[in-house]
Amino acid sequence: MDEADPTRIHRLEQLPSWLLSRAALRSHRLLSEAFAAEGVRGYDYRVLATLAQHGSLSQTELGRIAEIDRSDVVASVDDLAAAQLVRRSVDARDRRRNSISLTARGPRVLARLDRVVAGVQDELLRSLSARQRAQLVTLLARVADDDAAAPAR
Amino acid sequence: MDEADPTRIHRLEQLPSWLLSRAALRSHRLLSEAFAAEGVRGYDYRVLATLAQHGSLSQTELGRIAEIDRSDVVASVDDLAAAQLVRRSVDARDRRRNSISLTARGPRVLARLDRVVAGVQDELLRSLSARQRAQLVTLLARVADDDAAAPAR
DNA sequence: CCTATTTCAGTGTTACTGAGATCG
DNA sequence: CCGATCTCAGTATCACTGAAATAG
Repeated sequence: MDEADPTRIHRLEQLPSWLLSRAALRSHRLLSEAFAAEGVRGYDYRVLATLAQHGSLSQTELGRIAEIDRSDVVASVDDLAAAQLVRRSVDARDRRRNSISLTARGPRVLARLDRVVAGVQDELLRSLSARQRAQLVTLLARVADDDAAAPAR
Repeated sequence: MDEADPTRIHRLEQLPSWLLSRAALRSHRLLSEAFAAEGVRGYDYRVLATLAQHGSLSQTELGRIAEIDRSDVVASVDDLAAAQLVRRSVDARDRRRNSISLTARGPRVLARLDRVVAGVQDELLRSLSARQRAQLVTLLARVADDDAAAPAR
């Protein structure tokens, strides 16, 4: 199979970091196309999901929980506020802070995006069985969370 | 575990596309730090590996095989030529084309980068057993290659 | 005075697009 | 004149940095 396919780079073919990057690229493409069709971007979904789970948050809290940089939170909240999916108001108890909360439209759009996201997972993993999908999730979670878990030797 | 950790976003926690993106981000960080210490970037390794396997190539062929955009091939070959790892010469049989080939230093640096890359894989997958690593590679290859394989239904 | 929060401007990487120049 | 190749300039996303402005 190696000799038969000169378009494969042998050194990369089975390299975990390479496969991870290509799989993530495909995932990112599917997801951002699907999000673009709904008029949102990746950060926006994460912000809406975080607010749905936690209620009103300051932008700093939003960034910490959703793992989005403070600068990118500003831009996403700008977009979502312009689309009237979130509200940005000054926190009365600490006027340095903005209090970000969902509007009535927020949860409705989030529910629609949840379905879009679920559809992308199906497309992404269509060649894997349910058992394989579960396996992949378990293994990826270990790899992704290793940062936080053990700080190396 | 869900209620105990309010920093997790329930909607994303087990989402394959999310785990994929976080695992790939960690992988990318480890790899580009290691490459930076060697004075190269991700594209450079792919270009060197492709030339080592295929011998002299035009930039168009290089881009097709290494899955790098024509524009980014230009920049990478610029860098590698400046570092004297590759040679860029006009193809005598078709003077529209550049013929890119490894210099004597090329393979030596590539061998060093191979060891760097192997070290990154170990660090990336350190919490997985050999069997789990093999499983992950198999599953990721299916997901990554699904594009090329079947063009959807 | 110092710190926290938000905001703005900008960097660097990856992936990509459009257009021009050269050559066949 | 068309098409292939290479090059340049620029766009977009994501992740991130530094610094200013405001508030406690």
